[in-house]
Amino acid sequence: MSDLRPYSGALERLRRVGLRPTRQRLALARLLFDKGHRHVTAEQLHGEAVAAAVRVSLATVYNTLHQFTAAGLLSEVVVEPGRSYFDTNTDDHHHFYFEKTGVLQDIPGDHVVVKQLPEPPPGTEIRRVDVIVRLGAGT
Amino acid sequence: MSDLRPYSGALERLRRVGLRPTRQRLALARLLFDKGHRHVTAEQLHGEAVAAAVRVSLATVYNTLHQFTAAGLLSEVVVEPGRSYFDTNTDDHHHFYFEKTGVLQDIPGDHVVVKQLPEPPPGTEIRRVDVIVRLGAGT
DNA sequence: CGGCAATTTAGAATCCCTCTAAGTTATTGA
DNA sequence: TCAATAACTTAGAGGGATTCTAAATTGCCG
Ligand SMILES: [Mn+2]
Ligand SMILES: [Mn+2]
Ligand SMILES: [Zn+2]
Ligand SMILES: [Zn+2]
Repeated sequence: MSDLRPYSGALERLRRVGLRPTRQRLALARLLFDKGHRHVTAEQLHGEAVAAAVRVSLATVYNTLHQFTAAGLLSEVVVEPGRSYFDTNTDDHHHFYFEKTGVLQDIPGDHVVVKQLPEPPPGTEIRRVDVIVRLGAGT
Repeated sequence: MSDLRPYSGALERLRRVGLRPTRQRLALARLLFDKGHRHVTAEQLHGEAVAAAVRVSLATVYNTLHQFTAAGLLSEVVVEPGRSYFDTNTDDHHHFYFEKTGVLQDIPGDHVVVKQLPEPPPGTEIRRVDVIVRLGAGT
């Protein structure tokens, strides 16, 4: 019964990052965070909201995903041109990408070691290192 | 005078991969391959062609880039949603990405070591491993 | 409660990119 | 050399994802 996860609810999550807990953001936060780590596109999430009878526009889904990302609640993963995935796992980690199905799967950060990386050019600093392992049909 | 680079010209390059050496493809091949490794978008390359007074449509630039990629003369790099880069370096290598300017810079393949990669799921095989080091303004 | 900034939204707009269908061109072999 | 033919090019329409705009709504604070 001890509460080791101090901010588990959608409402607390929003409060913590300074976003007003509106009906739309609460519903989207629940869809995103209430059942384990996920990788979703804006269209997918909007579809889930509609299916759950949550009235929210696609524009708001895009706005919310970007606000959550800016607030550190999500990270954005780019694996193919013309489609962004939003990832509820904000830990340092990498991805398998199934080219055939478009599915992303986490690879825990400590299962990939990137070594011998050159120094970043002067005046710049590393924001993030993305490793994408592209998978195809096997033998 | 010994010819150690048997296929240096645009014409030979096209013949080798079985693409007809048309005026448009020859011009684009020269723009792409005649001055070291490059990372270009379709729009950029089309702009260069127009600037060089080469009459070619944007559709043909897209077609050509994809044909060159399918033929192994180029590789496609995805670093941001909605825009593809085509890379004249087809060796195994990785990239610095300057988020501010949209510039890509090669990191030689032997300067990055990816270790402890988990087995790919059964029935799949690794097609490619992309490492993208995203850079921002530094301290 | 007001007042007001933050938020939402429909619809238009934009950006990349692909498709279509009609004209053009490179190749080939008689 | 010269059709015949397949490959290629292209303008413009079409499409998908995303962003923008401007007006309506809503949460928050005093
Ligand atoms: Mn985005
Ligand atoms: Mn492509
Ligand atoms: Zn992930
Ligand atoms: Zn490169």
